[in-house]
Amino acid sequence: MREDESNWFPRWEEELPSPEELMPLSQTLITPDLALAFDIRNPNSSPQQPPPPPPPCPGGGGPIPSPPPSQPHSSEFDSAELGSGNPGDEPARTLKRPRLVWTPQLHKRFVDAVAHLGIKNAVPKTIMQLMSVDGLTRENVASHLQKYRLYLKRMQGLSAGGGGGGGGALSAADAATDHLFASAPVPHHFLHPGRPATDHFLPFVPVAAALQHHHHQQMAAAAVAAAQQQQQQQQQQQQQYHHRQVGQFGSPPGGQFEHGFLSRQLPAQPPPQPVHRMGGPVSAQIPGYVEDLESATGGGRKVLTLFPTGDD
DNA sequence: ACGGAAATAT
DNA sequence: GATATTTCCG
Repeated sequence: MREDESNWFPRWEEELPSPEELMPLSQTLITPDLALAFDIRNPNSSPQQPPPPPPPCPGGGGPIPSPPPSQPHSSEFDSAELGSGNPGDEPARTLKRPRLVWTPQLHKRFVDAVAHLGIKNAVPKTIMQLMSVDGLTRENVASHLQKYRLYLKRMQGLSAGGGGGGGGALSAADAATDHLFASAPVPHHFLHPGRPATDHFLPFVPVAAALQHHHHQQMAAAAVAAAQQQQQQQQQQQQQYHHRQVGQFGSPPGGQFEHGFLSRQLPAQPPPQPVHRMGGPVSAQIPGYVEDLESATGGGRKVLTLFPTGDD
């Protein structure tokens, strides 16, 4: 009963994507431009704000982020502005997409996806589809996957070649070396090859996502998740990076916005979400309500020592 | 066209 | 220097 790999596949759909479990999983990393281009905004907000005048350029020096590789638009040449005077809101192909910030939660999702897919099926495309993260591209996943693999390999060599130790040599090493990867619990089966570990799939732990924000005019990263049952927080310790974040809802509805962080998804009534390009089997994108907890780390920001991994 | 690894850019 | 993006090769 260990080599029944062909058994899990037909059933994987039944096991994993529980509508309820998947719900909290939906992440929305829509780029502001994309959302703007599609004229979609926060469904959560009441429709009291019609299409607001798109703000020109934020502070001269703010490279507008980016459009997805898809360009369903019509004209490539944009010589004329839009009605309300929009200098460059039309996503040109020359725009590069901002750096994607892999927040611990996002990475967690990545790891979960990989864990569920299995190492052998953990390919960028599949992972990307399973993650169902808007704005995430195959390139992003591929790149991250590459790093992730190296991380796993590194650990493997460490625990195996380490020799003497025999257990307990990876907690310290990983945490000190790879910050982000350490945040997400690495499935054990990942470390040992030859073990499909088809057994129980870890239920996507709905950990509320947190937002990182800089104290400057940067963009806010979006990470949303809902905590339905119990959330085990064991990875929040370092969430303050000094990097640029990907834009999220940069455009305030009408000009009224709080700080620049967070996002709220619609709790019910999934209106339009046409922002999709591929129809995967796992494309069950159900928007879940969000819980914006910005400083989840707040509590005891310092979670030294290791946490009992007896969760799964 | 997809996947992986290296190189490059920020 | 680290991390993510981009490019090249299989």
